[in-house]
Amino acid sequence: MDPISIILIDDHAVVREGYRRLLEGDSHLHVLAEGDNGNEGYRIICEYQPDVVVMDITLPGMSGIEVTRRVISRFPDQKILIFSMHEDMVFVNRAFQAGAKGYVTKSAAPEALVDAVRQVALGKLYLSEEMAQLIATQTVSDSEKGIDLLSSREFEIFRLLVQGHSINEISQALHISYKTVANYQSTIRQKLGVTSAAQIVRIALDHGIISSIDKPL
Amino acid sequence: MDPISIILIDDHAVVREGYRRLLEGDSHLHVLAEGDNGNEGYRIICEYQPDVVVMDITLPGMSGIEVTRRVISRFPDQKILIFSMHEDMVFVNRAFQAGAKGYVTKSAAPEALVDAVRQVALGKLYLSEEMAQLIATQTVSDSEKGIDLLSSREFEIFRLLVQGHSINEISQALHISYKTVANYQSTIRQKLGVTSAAQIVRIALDHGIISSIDKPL
DNA sequence: CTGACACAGGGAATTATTCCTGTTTACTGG
DNA sequence: CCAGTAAACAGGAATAATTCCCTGTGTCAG
Repeated sequence: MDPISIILIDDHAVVREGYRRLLEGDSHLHVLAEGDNGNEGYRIICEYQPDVVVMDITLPGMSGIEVTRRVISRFPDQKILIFSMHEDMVFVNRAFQAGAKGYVTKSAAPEALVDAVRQVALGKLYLSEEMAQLIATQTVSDSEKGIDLLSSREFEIFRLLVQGHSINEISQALHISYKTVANYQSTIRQKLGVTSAAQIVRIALDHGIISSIDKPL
Repeated sequence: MDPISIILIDDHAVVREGYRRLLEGDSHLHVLAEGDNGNEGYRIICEYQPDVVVMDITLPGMSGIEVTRRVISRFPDQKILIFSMHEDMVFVNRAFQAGAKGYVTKSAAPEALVDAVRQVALGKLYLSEEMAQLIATQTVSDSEKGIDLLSSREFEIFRLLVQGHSINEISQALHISYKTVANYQSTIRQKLGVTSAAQIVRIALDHGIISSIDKPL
């Protein structure tokens, strides 16, 4: 049996190295290449077209979900496994909508990642245990209005905004006009029904889109 | 030479497994035990008293910094290496204040972690390259002491702002002119050294000024 | 008494945001 | 196949927000 070829996309080199070792502990899995940002990720995925892509969501430049969307539109059969720390339904939904074939959280058991890669390589869908349970309990997503109204591009810009990035930074990172980002911000605010920037951040917080971290003062 | 004993504390099992493999690629390093939350971490550190602890900041329960503080107060010589994704001076400062002996970001080169563990085991301090550069450029200040610069009136308005109130609402609530509030906002941003409204909220979060309505997990 | 500083706000220049318009591309139902 | 719809992108113009600079007031320490 041929080994399964894999590309790893994660912005943290140490983490990537860890995954590589974990995955290559299984001799059927072989990591072809790695990328540390969205744009490079897109490039190398198209270049290598591996059996499976293992990709984080939070990346410099394009988000993992955006990369997924673009790759799938070019290579609909490319298997992409999203491997994220976000245990929020919003992200799971977006990942699958973008065309991902699997979603594993970083808090899953180590074997789950290996297992997920194999399942996905076989053409199956994979959803980690925790996420499957979430779906069962959350049902029709408690997020109701707001966030679900955002298109994927709007959501991506939303995330960058609440992380504290300026419109200029975002326009440069995404290679689009300042005006476009400004207009997106405008419609995002409308869709979320907020007036101030602070309120947007609150919404992001409530959905775990930004980490509130610890605050021992 | 005896191997260096290590305890790993990180809430993501897969990530932990990756680190373990990465560290144990060096035969002098041996991972004694792992923990996935602050309280358990504290317990096993006290129980094993390893040569080095490698710990994330973001943990369920006690934060890695809080664990560090407690462990150091009981075992002042315990070597703790903070391994975080946060490239923010605030966290570096807090880590060292709590008694950590090293700080490595997850975006550092994989070898840096191994190197850091060795350095720390030898009783040295370790600060990753990126963080050292940050110190050189942005010094300490920033949000840490930024809030102390605010006068009491400024702080009051700051709180209302980060709670999502508009300038108009605030001016009405405080019976002062819109212009005055706008001017206050301006000086607050200057004193905190931020450009976007979202960044102000982050600072408020870091200081526990607003609570992040615990995200469901 | 005087300098320092928190507090309050006006005016003008500058930016940001909104609303509107338009192009392009991609997908959908008849 | 083709109209209809939706998303991404971006420019212009009007409007709102923000900044910078300045003028006061009151208070308190030296």
